[in-house]
Amino acid sequence: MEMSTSLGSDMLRLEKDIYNCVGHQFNINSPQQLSAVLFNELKLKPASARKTQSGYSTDAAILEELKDDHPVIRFVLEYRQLAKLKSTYSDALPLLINRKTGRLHTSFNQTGTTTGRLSSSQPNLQNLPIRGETGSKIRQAIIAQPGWLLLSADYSQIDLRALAHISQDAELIATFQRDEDVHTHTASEVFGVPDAEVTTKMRRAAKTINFGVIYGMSGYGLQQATDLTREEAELFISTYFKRYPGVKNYIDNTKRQAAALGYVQTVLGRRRYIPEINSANRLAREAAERMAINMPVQGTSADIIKVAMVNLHREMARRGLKTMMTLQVHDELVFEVPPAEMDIMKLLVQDIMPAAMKLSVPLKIDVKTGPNWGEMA
DNA sequence: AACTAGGCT
DNA sequence: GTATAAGCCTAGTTG
Repeated sequence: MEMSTSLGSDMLRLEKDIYNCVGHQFNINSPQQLSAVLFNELKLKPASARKTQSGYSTDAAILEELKDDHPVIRFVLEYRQLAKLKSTYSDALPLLINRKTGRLHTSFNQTGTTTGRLSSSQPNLQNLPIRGETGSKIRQAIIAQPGWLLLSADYSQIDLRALAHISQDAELIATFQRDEDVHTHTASEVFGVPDAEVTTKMRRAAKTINFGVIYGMSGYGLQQATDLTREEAELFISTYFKRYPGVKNYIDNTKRQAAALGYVQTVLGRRRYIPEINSANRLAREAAERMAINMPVQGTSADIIKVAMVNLHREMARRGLKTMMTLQVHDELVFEVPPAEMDIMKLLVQDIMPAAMKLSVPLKIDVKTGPNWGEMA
């Protein structure tokens, strides 16, 4: 395809640049060979030194730290990005187009995850690129059948709303009841300034911690993910928990309950057993604790969208609509819609998705339409 | 088959 | 002293 060839020529250019920088050819796709080139030949020293079982890691986080130390680094980062998009999407997807239908069909696996999410395979259509110019181009290849349109409806901040409900944290609940920007408000709470004075940097840090909380992030993790120092990161987290004591309680109570019962569960009672929660091995136990913290949140979001899918399908059938529910991406549903049904489908998703579950905070969706998955408005 | 890396929510 | 952010799927390399 066109895109593959343009990706291919960009990669060839980068390949030459990389060999020129280094002085010889090698397999850039081999982490082992790349590691030898960067750390043995060029003597580069990553700030956070080692990693991986077999040697020095060359993953993107490490290369980012080395960006200014040697010109080859930027070429490698760009090469890696294009290589991923080409091999996983641009080259692979066309081969999976069904001969009879002329279309791409994924498998949605209903029992493959520990939290209750769906997964998607052959191809995975839940991880199509969305960032960057090339990423967007790939998504634009996902189109509705001739004459039809795509409609996408995604839940706004569903995990944080689930967390607000589960934890019953007063501040988090109030934020969503007032329909405020949750990251901006967290920044305001943690930095002690009015919402209107929150800067882009402050909001970005708050966004990282809002997601980090759901995953049981540590001070170290926050430091790695931001440009904060270790001390700033620790202070940031402890301040967050002072402002959101309900969230802190949720984390402590969930760990305790998981240890006592051996499992955690979602709002609808979906369980995940976590035997490692009482492991004598601290690393294994702490990993188990993070799973315990995350599962009720991620799993409740999965419960919500599954209820919405059933309710929507039932209503679409009752009305005899031709619209097809085509994709689910954890907090998003994508429909293929005949133009004549677009107005009613917008009303239906707006009616049914937010009502899927009654929580302590409102559920909200954003709706977009367009000719393909990359250009929706 | 294991490992590394990286795409998404 | 060591590791440190949840859940997935796929591709390329290595042995």
